[in-house]
Amino acid sequence: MPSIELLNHPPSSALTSTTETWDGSLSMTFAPGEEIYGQDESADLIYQLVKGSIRTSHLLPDGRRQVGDFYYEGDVFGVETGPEHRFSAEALTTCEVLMVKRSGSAAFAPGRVQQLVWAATATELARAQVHMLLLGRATACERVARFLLDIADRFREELVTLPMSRQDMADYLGLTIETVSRMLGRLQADGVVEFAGCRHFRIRHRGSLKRLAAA
Amino acid sequence: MPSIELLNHPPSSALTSTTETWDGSLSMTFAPGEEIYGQDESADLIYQLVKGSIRTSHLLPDGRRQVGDFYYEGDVFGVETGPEHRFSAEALTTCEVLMVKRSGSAAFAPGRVQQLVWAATATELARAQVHMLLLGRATACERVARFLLDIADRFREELVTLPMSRQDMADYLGLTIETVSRMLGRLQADGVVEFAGCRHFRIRHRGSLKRLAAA
DNA sequence: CGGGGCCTTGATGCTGTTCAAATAGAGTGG
DNA sequence: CCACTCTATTTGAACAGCATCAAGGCCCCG
Repeated sequence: MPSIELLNHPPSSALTSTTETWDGSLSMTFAPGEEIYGQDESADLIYQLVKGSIRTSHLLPDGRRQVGDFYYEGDVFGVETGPEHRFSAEALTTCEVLMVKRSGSAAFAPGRVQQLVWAATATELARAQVHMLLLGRATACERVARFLLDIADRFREELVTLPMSRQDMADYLGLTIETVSRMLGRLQADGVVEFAGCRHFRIRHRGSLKRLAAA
Repeated sequence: MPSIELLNHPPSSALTSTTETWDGSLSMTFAPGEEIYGQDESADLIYQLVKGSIRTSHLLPDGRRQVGDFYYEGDVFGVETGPEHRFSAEALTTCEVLMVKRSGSAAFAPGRVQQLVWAATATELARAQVHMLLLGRATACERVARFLLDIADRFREELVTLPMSRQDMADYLGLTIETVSRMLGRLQADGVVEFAGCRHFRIRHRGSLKRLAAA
């Protein structure tokens, strides 16, 4: 059950760069695989991830799925351009999430929430544009290389943990799981990265990886 | 040479839904092919198309190009998430463009320009998300079908004029010109659309086209 | 009427998909 | 802690869709 709390959020991510405290927010915990909000549900809340990882995804009528993005500790998600969510959000790991109502104050009153929504929307747009370039004009190898670079840059740790499945990666990159797996295998065979189990890897030659990521 | 004028803009598009007059804006005319702003230039202006069509595009170091979007009469373009343009903008036809400074007033002062930038950013995000779905999970046939539907819905005329080249379409759809051409040919052969020269077409079976666009 | 760019069409090849099977890994209960 | 099971991942082989390469045709404009 959610309980109403006043919480300070953790150091915000470079992407969202929010500096406000979320007064009057609701905190909730989600189990892996659990849905945080659904596609086509009304989008009246915005969310911040205190702990854990989530993905947003859009399901087409025939079952094809596009993963919109992955969000990690500190990230803001759930901002939408219309009254309903175009993407759904699901927890990848156990997640702690702050939620705050977006409506209730007139659009563009100079309030904290509005500033937050604005910043998050701009961030979303930037991410969507980069993602568009990836999906439109990159080879399978480039997509996978850039994915590994992005996530490594996000966590800045020697040994990076992938919170998502191969299927999630594939649906994010616009590829199949087999192709993703093959590219990862090739990168490892070439000594560019090294996997310790399918969910943990380290970069061995960042230069090579960057070159393969091209762009 | 540009001259400073006070202009009322034409009825705004459904997408941007701006209702303000652009007081203090600059009006400029561009010839087909001319660049309106360049990739990596500083993004201090926002633009509205009074007349004509433009495309935005991003060039990768190796020459691959991704067209971000096409904009038509009434559309707002040029909003960016960072200080520099990620995409460049080029005139497809002879264009008349209004330009207004975005900086100079504090972010989120409740002014007209800020509201405009906000609305335009939200619109951009929505378009980018739809574009992402197209590039990530659609077949060549679906991409082309949706493109024709979109442009036909935008102009709402029996006979639609395509202001862009096949190369522009291909770079927008993440395909090659040959594939675009073949798909158009197939759609015409199937009686779904009918072309009158390569830049003009009409839809003959909207239902079929929608079914092919799938999504 | 002629030139040149854009577009279409055809033949071939490659990248990534599909289908299928083997293996690894995570979770569970003994 | 180990054995078992179930799912996720990897790997292999054949295939398909789209790209590439190469002509040929159309159309626009002088």
